[in-house]
Amino acid sequence: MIKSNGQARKRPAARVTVRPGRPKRPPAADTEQRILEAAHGVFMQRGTAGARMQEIAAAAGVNSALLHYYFRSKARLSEAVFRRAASQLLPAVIRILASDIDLTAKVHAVIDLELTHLSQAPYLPGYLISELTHDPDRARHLVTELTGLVPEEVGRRVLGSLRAQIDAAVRARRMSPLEPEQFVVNLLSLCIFPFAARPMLMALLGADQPGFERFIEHRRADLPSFILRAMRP
Amino acid sequence: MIKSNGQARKRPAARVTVRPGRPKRPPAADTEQRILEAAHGVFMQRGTAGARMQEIAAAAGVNSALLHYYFRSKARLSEAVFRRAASQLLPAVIRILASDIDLTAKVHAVIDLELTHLSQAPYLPGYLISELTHDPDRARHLVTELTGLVPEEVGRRVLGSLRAQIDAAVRARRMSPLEPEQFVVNLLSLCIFPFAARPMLMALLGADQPGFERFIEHRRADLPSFILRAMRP
DNA sequence: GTCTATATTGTGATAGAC
DNA sequence: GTCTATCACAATATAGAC
Repeated sequence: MIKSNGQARKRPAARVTVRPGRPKRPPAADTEQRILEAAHGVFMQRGTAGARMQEIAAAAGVNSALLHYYFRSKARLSEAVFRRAASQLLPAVIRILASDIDLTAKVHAVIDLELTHLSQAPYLPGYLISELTHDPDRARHLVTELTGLVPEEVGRRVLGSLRAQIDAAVRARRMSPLEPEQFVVNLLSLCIFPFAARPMLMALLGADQPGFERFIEHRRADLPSFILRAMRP
Repeated sequence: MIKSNGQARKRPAARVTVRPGRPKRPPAADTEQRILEAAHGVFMQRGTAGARMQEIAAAAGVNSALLHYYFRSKARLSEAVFRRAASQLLPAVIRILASDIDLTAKVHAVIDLELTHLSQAPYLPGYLISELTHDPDRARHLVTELTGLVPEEVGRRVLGSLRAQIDAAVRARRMSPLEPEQFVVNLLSLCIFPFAARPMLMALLGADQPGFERFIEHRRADLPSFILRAMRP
């Protein structure tokens, strides 16, 4: 059986032809963007496998044929959404961790960035974890794309920078020994997990939506001192 | 349009008729169990929406019609798998947290239980987070079923017990103040997140499968003292 | 660029023989 | 209980008019 898949029509190049003689419906120069945003919402909630092109089209206010016109297939559309979503936070966090500000400042900066951003996009962690759980190989490609480095290299740089800081602090007796891998994972766990497990936590703690938001604000205040205490000698 | 859905044939009652006169293929008295285990594996990796009945049937070594014979529909099968998966850890953790052993012992017990169990079932957190993200309402029902209590009540009991212990420790100047909600979430975050985000972490840290396992064993040693330091005054 | 059909699978579910 | 068809429909994808 032939898989009709010669690299066919690619994403249209010039769609800036405005020529003011057609008063049908403003040809919506931003259609692609609208579709992408609608797709973002739907994929985020339902996951790639659970999402329906029809629902995305409806959310974008267009016909589902247009989705294929712009993105060729569901797989490509979901890929576009996934990259956009993944690039929202990861690069910024890596940049902080690899920078040369001091350890305490890194802790504060990461907590602040994560909690602020995730409060506005609470579905993000659940979506990313879901996608990566069901297709783990994507992770390597992803890290490579976002940083322009192979994963091993990313790890070495970030962890190397942190190890130097930790070792110095330990020698100065300002900190107890801790592998940089464990430090990073502790920090990310404490920031991200509450959002990833939000539905479960809300049920477990008996919280509603505003209750959860209060919980996060409380967390923003508590987390830095919690982590810094844990790092003391 | 009529939805042909009168509560039809329910799960067969007596399938213990062994009568030794049929040497075809041992009538496999455990077929239902085999199906459930195959389904567990497939749902775990692909998620409910991404799983295919055909793949489950193949994994169980039977025809896909048998899946419907035993479980009636994909929805029911996935529900059975979901409950089984969810009941693996949550009740035991709640029991520890609500028990009357002292706080330090609770920290040790939860860490040990989680890391030991999740090392054997590393997909579990990703699966549960994925399912609950895509269908958040399930969470409330789930907590109710597992504990026999409404969520609000569960929260009150567990958190009440913890708050008393924390308050006592704070008054004795053996601990810094901390809301019981934050305590529980910190504990669970540090244990569960590494497994939930495993693909991403492996890429980020440049680790392979055995590398990840070593990382977790290292964590088992480090986590208790990390958390206990964070709790000190 | 955008729409209305329509083609083409994929996939859950049922009927009925053994 | 288990299998071999087969149904019915949902969902992606394409053709072609405007």
